[in-house]
Amino acid sequence: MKYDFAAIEKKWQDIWEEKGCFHAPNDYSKPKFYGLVEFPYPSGQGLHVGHPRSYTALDAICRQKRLQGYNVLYPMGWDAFGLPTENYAIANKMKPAVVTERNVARFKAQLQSLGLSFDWSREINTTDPNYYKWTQWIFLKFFEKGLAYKKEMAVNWCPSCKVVLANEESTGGVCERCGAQTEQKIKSQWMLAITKYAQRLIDDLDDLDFIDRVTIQQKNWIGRSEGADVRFATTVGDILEVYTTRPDTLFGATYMVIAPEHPLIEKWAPHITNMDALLQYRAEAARKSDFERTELVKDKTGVCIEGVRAINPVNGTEIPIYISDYVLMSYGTGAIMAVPAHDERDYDFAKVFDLPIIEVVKGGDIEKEAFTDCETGVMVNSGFLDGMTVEEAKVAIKKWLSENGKGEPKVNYKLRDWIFSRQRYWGEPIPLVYCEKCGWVPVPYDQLPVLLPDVESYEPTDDGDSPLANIPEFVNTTCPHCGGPAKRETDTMPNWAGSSWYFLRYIDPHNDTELAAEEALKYWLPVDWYNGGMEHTTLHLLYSRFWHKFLYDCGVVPTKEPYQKRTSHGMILGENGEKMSKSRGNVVNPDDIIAEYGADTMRLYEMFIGDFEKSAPWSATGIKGCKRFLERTADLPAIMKKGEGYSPDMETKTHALIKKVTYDIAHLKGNTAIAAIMTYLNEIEQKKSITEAELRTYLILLNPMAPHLTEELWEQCGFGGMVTEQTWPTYDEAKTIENSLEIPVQVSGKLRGTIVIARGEDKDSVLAKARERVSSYLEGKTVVKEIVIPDKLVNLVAK
RNA sequence: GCGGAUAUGGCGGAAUUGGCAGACGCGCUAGAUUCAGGUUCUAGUCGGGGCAACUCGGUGGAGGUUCAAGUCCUCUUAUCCGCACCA
Repeated sequence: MKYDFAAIEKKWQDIWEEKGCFHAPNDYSKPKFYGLVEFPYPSGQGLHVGHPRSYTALDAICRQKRLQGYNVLYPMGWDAFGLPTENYAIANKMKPAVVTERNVARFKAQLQSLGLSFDWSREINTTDPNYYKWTQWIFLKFFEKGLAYKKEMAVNWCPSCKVVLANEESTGGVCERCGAQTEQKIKSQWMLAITKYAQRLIDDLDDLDFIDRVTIQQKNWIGRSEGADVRFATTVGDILEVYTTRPDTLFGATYMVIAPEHPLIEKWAPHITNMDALLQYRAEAARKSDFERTELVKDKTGVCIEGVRAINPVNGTEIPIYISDYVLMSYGTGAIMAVPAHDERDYDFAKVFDLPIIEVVKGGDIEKEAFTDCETGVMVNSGFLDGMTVEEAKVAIKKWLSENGKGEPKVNYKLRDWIFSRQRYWGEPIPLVYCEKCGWVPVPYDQLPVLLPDVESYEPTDDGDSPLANIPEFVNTTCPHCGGPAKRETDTMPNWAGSSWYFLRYIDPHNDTELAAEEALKYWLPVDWYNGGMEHTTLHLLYSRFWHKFLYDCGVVPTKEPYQKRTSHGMILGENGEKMSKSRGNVVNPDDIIAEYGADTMRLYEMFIGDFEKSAPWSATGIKGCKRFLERTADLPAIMKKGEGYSPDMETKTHALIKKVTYDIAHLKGNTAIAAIMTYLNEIEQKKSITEAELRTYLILLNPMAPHLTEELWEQCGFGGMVTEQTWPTYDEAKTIENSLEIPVQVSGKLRGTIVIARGEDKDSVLAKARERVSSYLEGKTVVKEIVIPDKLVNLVAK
């Protein structure tokens, strides 16, 4: 029989909304569960079927948790600042706020049609002044604590978007948004000192329940390395300091390299005899984009600095100094000691420039290649280090460096401070004022928010200034400190700002005196389960951990970490196995699917499609199986025996089903949970009857995945109340296993038959049955070993 | 180059601790229902051999450990993702 999903789904969505079934009360007496999914950027395209995968999986978990008696917070909102909206608004001569409002309405309607159990009373929007007031408030805290600072620096400039990009937004020298080649440009930027938190961001991962690949990626991104700073004297008196992770190879340093931009070049100018060549090389290097610089990895280039030489502190040897773009000014000290025998890059460079290669760790063949192994080598040609292992040598040389004032142990990180300025309109204004007399002055807290001015023209300028710079009534203000004339900062924040703390605002979204009330934060934090895309691992997820730690240090939040558990979903691909995209023409719109099959079928299919962590292609036929399953489920009330408990022949199966579904939903294994319910349904259909107790259990177990139909059938059966108000069924472990078991019998490891035994039947009896069953295979052979795994298997090893 | 993952029928995928490989679903085949298409129902569906009971082979490839390996170990291949001159 068909069921009228359209009518049913609308009906129950209205009832849930009307009754506020999914509102999370601030009832601090109950155990809490805070489930979170990444709030979307409301783009003009609307949702595609990939979005709901994460939402439905967590929705099932949250619905299960509610039935298990938890006070569940499952909120949703909009990360609505951002370039696409601004670009669209400019192109269509609209205001970004209007475009945002329209897109949000579309997204919300789509999400609601899926029957997700979000607490819409806590909906937030990062572009709402009542929200970004607190984003600005947090920024001022950073400024107050000296963690927000302005810095002149080369930034990645996208000539197409006309905007400065974070390093993370221009990977490979290509703009993440539009794909254009980025250029280097010098600008004064606001920075956030995330590097101050580098060590804690690594250390505190240990106490969290993040999936391994997230933990590993974050650690790699932060890129901690241990080594030493080493000070080399030079022939002109200045000290040249380098960072190395291999201080043990110091005796093998045969030359030095400094970054082309290194300031010592200016300082040494009077002594340098080939300044022109150096400056020319520097100019060439500056012209290269990051992309070109990494493209030419194999071909080492550089110029020797004539007139200055370095002196190796361990043996007094004079060695030449080069400039080369393979050394980056932005890491370590912008200078290295080169040990060609034991570093591949130095080896390549030494070959090009015909520099000496001295072996100081024995174990490889330095005629052929650099020997970089730290595990097996033994020190040679290294004075007092000779004969030591690499590890021993590292300890010894660090001690020597410290004692002789030539250096000290040092830890470095690849992580860099976060470029926080954007020269764009559609973002949070940075709440600072520049006064000629007082410098940068924060806007007083009680004057927040600094509102984005409501203007007609906000197109980006060609020179890289924010559109806000063209609006005198915004720019010109008075200094909060001295009252004199002053100018507002016109840069806005990146769109990572609003998402760095949004999970806090859900906890107390309408509070206008605090970011969120302390009591509420204490109850709800941390987020118990946060699911989101892997693409946010090194950006949003790391940024928000950083902000949270900072707020913890300020005493604003009670936990060191924001998220206790982090999982990540696989993508839903197009039917051709490729990533869904407009250009590939393989996008599936959830509206169409819901119209044709209904939200319950859609939800069920998204969870049935496969391993949650892996990507899976959409299948237009696959979804039909889920539809059929629900249609067959809809027929169950017709064969129900009212008033009866679990029937004897289904008791074990029912208990086992409860166990499996309970476990599977809570572990993101929707696919096997649904498969188990399908198997159960097949059994019921064979019998052509289901008892009331069995149907009640069945409907509750299915409810987290197919909430509308289960409510409808519950009502149809007259069970009273709503499924949403029931208690999750419990199972008796002893009743989950059949008393009579069919177990395999193997002869020498090969399956030769099965026998039926009683659960817990004694070994001798089982063996006798087994021998009997496989007697034909044992003829003429001797059983040399009998293996009996109780209730599992018998294996007779015969010769 | 470094780091991470993945590899099981025609397809998506099961196999919680080493214990009957292929659950569940799709698709396909045959039959029934239907004027027909769709729907629904019944049976079958890893490959080779056999009318059949049965039998041999089988989880990217090669070895190994074990009574027993998709699962553990060593080597190897392919694909995907992230980072990439970070000293």
